[in-house]
Amino acid sequence: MYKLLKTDGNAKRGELTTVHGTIQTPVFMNVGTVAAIKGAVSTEDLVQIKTQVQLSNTYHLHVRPGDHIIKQLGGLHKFMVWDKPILTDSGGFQVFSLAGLRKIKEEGVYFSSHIDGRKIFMGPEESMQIQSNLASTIAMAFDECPSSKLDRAYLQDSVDRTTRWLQRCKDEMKRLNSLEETINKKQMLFGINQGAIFKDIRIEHAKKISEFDLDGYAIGGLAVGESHEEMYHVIEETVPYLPKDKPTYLMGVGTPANILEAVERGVDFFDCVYPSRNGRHGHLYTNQGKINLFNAKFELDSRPIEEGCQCPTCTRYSRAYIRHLLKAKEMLGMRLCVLHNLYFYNTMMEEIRNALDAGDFTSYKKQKIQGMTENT
RNA sequence: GGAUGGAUUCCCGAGUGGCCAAAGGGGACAGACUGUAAAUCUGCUGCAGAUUGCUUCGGAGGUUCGAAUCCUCCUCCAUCCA
Repeated sequence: MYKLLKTDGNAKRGELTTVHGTIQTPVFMNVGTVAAIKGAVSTEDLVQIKTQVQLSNTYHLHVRPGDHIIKQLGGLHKFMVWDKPILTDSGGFQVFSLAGLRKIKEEGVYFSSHIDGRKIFMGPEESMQIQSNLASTIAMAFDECPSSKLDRAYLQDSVDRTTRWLQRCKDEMKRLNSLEETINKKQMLFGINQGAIFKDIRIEHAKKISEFDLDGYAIGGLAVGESHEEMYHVIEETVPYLPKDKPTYLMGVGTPANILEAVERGVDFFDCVYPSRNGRHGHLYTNQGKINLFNAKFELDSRPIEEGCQCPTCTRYSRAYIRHLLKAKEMLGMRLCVLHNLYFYNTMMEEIRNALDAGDFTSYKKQKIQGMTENT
């Protein structure tokens, strides 16, 4: 159940109540694709760094350890010891990222496993069954995330197919949620808008999926090669055609600035691998921009990553020490960096919510973006 | 004291007359990454007034049109014999 608490222009401040608790939005979902946030981050850590929702992946957990195993162990929440909301992505992004290892048909997608090459078929029904076995809080509809380089004709076909798949997802989820053996009978379903940067395809698709009466609506297929301006434009054009009384989720995005721009345009859910992956690679987010701790200039820097930051990393460790850990390839280095970056993102979302509550989002956004671009 | 094998660019290490500023690896330095095939990948690593010039392969001489590569002596290292 989504409740719109306040608006500021197009920006929305809301909350989504689920069987696993209430999510305050706008929110950033911390990405743990294989039921783990890479970089040795525990669920206890996640609580400490203000994580509200975790994201896991249908395709990856189906391949390993197998959704039936997770179901037998009581579902994803019990498996990974996390009682707050979990959103599972449907496998649709793997249609994009594993482009060399799959074939798309009307019935679904044939993958060659990236682990051992075995054939895997995933259609809308399979994706829903897997997500039901995982018993996530929110399931994503199975879509095709198309490359931004594809032509209009292909995009139209692809989007039409994604709409047909959405109907099948909805029907299958309804069936699964009514089964006695289903762990989470109140699993939510979010649909996904596609259309690359073709405005009319996006809008037509947004209108169509809005008729499905889903729990939320995502904008997918962005940040896959198009410019920031094109992305912001698509969001601006599409959001007005999605239900205002439902949460809007911009999939896979993005940089802190991307998020601020998208919140302003009415988005309330985000996820991105940036804070975790960049953390592992030594790129740290600060209010003065991004720094690369591998750089020699931090060799003797005894300051924390960010002065005043209350994260578990900055309250103890210096840039010089973390740089040493990273260069020595010690796991602790990556862990400390990922913790800081996720804390930075989660804290920024908290600030965004506070600013929306206080009615001064516009000035908050302006000052935040300005600070981050000053030194870079 | 004798015998043999070695000494190569920051490190390890290939190269035994020209295609060698010198393979490959490591390290160093820098960059990329947006619903995670990512603890990954890419670039760069003698100097400069930089599509050319200069200096480099333990040291000093020599042979040759041309030497990291061949010869002589020297220094140091390793192993073995006294």
